[in-house]
Amino acid sequence: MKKPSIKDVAKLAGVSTATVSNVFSGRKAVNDDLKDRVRGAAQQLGYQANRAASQLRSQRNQVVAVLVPNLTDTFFAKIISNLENMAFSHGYDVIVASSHDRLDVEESRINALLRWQPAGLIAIPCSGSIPKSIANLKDTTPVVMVDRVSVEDCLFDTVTIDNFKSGVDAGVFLSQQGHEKILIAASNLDHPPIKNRTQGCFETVEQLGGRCEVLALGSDLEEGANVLGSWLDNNEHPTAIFGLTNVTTLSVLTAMADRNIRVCDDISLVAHDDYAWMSARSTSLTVMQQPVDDIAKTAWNRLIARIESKEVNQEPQSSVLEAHLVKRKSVKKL
Amino acid sequence: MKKPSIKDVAKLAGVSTATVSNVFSGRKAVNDDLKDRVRGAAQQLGYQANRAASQLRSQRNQVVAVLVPNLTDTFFAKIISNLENMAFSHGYDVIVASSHDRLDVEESRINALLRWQPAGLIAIPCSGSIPKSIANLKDTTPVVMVDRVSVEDCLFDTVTIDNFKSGVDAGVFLSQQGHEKILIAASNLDHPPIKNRTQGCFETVEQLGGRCEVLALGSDLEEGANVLGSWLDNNEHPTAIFGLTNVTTLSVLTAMADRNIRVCDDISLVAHDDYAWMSARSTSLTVMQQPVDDIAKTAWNRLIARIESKEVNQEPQSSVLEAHLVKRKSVKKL
DNA sequence: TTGAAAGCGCTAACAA
DNA sequence: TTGTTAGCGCTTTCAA
Repeated sequence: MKKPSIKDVAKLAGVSTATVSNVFSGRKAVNDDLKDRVRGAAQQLGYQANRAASQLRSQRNQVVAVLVPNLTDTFFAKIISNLENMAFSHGYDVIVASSHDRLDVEESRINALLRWQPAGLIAIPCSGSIPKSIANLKDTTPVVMVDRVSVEDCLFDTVTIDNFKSGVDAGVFLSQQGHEKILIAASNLDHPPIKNRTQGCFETVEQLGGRCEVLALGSDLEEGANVLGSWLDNNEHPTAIFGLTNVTTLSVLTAMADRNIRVCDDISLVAHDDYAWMSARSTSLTVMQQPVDDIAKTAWNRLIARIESKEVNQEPQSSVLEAHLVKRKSVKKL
Repeated sequence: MKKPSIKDVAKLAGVSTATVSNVFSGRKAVNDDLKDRVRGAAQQLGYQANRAASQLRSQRNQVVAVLVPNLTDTFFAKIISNLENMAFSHGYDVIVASSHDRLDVEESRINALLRWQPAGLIAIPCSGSIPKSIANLKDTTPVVMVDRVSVEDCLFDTVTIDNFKSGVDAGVFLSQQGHEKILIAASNLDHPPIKNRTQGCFETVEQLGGRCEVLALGSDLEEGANVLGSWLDNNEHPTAIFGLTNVTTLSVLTAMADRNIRVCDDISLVAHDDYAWMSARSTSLTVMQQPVDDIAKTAWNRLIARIESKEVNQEPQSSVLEAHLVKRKSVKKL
């Protein structure tokens, strides 16, 4: 059964296709009785305007593309969910693609996204650098880069948090609680946010007279748990660990549980980012909480401003938000 | 700067637009040197085929629409992530929409999806019933319904797990471990999977001589924790709780932590679905694990079979998979 | 306020 | 193997 076209509706309603178009787009006034006739005919036929045709003809395309490293990380999922909401309420659709944290996939997924000729692109790249096919978009399509970006050398608008300060805040807090031997459980130091959190914490702790060690656990939970585990088996234990991502924190907890090391009592723990499960524990986790909703909102506002202003040559803007310390029960006062 | 069209590429490469089209679609053979010239020209101009135009002309549409109740639940996110992978490797793009668990949003999001004239739709509805705009698709667009569906009265292909059996298995296991007073922490009994899990567990436990109680905690973590909390404060404690979803399990853990009730030692716990955080605990959770990847794979295979066979009038098929008990440390042998 | 007709960028049928 | 040309369904002039 073929889908009805605008012609079918026009014929049934006894009007021209232009009128049908105007009824649905609202771009030109139409008499009320004609409107009713058109709506009735459309209803009867189950007519839905074909987006491809309308986009092709009007050269307007109410679509925004979103690229994330990964759909299953709740942090990214929340960003997407927020973007989807805002987009929808502005009349835009969202097309999502995930790079699965692989540079080659990223490149091809971006190209697939761009074939939609989206009005704009919001991208969280998997590495700190701008993918080539995004760089090409300069002067063509509005782009907002989020999270895993170095603010300094970015050609596009960026939305990030002050990750260095995040590290500093965690470092200051742990030092104040008397911790002088701290382990930073990082995922991948190539990611700018991770690098900056690490530096912020490291420099702060050393400045305040403590010692800080850094361990890169990668992005696989099991693997990270093993790496940390054998480190714990062969080194004097720190009094506190700073877990820089959801996965590293899970690796830390796994390695600790395997060795019957208790959170807080034996080793204190601060996590970066806040997930529901972190509070639903007898020893709830103290965290550096990112303002996820604000990040998404800021990114959307930047993008829509670019799209609507058409001022393609404005200087790129970088918006920097802040994470906040949420004190719970996983840090012991020494 | 306007995007280059197929004409620009054709002109630069000194060939016809048809040849350019054939180079990229691969639907007709093209000489190697011409191919190279075309590819070079495309590269130089940054050409990307316009989806809207090609879809409009060819009436083929390599897009699959996916509807989920919610993007931030890892269960749904994993399904989407899997679907995206498979779709991409088959040359399809995926457009995703979330109903945010609201029927009105669901209806309007579906309509937005359908305006793309997708080749097929994979939908996890937010209630157990089929949304009207999906029902209309019968005989028009291939549809696969997943998870929150009653298999019996569904007009479309379905992919679900045997949720009744899930409940039975959990009930048998808890009974075998000596538990005779069990609380089922459900989210919303209107959702067919929840209803079936509940029934399976309830009937089993009662049959085996135990007692079973059911509490609906809704889908909000805090609220659920409060409901359960005041129930715990006013009732004799069960020896075990069966948490039917991620969120209810988090509610259970929250309410227990607030009251210093220990998992396993004081009350045993079985969760439905398996999330990374459930293992990364000193008392790791025993769970009924859903075969998420298989669910996604099955749904994709069903859909692609429908799309490619065009046998629109085949009987709807229901694929029923099974959850499996993964024993960890949260259930005490009485 | 309405209709007729052109054309968006692409692909398919046909001709060369 | 390549080119020419018509037309997908819609929106946008322009004329009535």
